[in-house]
Amino acid sequence: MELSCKSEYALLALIELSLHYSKGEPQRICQIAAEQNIPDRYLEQLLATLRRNGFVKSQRGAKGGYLLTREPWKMTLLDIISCIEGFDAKAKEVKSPETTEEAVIDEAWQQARLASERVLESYTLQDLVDKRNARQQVDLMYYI
Amino acid sequence: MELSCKSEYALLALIELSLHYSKGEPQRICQIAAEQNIPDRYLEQLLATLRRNGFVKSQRGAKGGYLLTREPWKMTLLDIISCIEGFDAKAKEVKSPETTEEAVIDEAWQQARLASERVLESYTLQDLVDKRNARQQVDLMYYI
DNA sequence: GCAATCCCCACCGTAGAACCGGGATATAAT
DNA sequence: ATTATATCCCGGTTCTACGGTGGGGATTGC
Repeated sequence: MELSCKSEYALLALIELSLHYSKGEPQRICQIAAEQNIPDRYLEQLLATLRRNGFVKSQRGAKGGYLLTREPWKMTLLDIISCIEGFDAKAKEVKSPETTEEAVIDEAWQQARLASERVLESYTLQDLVDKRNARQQVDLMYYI
Repeated sequence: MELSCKSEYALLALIELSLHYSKGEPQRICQIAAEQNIPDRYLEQLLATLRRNGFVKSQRGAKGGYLLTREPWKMTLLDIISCIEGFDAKAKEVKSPETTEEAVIDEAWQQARLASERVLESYTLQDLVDKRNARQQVDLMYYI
């Protein structure tokens, strides 16, 4: 269970947008990509997904870029990862009639999944930004 | 976060072996496969992995088959899934020097992973078998 | 010996991850 | 109006893992 690049890139990009959220100025793809070491053409696709799911909005043309659609403390990691990993569309139309054994396994698995989702739900983008700032402060102190 | 076929097949096979554990008679691949609706040639590979990791032992030749190496309550779902998914070999030699943002994201992700692992650790094969038996008893009551 | 059974190696098709490229479109500044 | 700057959209590429199949070899019970 490793975090995919997709999700990590998306989170990094959203952290970057959070850092400039108060200013209200859109951030360009290439800015975000350069700042967070993400391949820019790939990031473009991820931002498109985030836009279609209402996490960010874009402004086209010169002086354009991306903005968060709401405050960083109103987005949880679960929201973001589910969006980027495409768990929303998992309506699972193919509800197979399970055997007893399958049902029992599935039940245990769902519990494990719920446990991790509760953790991811407890973190907002703002939490990550705060932790980041705190940690950078510490790094700075050691540097001096 | 869906449970892979691999892991589900492995768990089903181990449940099947657990059901006959007390008898001490080896179960053939094709028996297990037929009983749990698993493609037998694929199951063969999974059992090979489980054998190499010490979950089952095999007896070759006529009247041969597979047996659990220890009691069903001494195997947790985490053990089994980690084995089949290959998380043991994840020594992660490539420890990249993370940025602050990556470190913060990783920390949250590890917490989520740990939460789900604690759940999977709390279930043994025996627990699944007990639940299965209880549920089948209920199904039988409704049938009558 | 022979049938049953596991063992091993190799292969295949598909899907998704992680990218890259080109051109169309919208916008701001001149 | 033109141009430079952006996003938008469609497509292609490479690599890996998953899920599954096939053939032949080794071992064992009868």
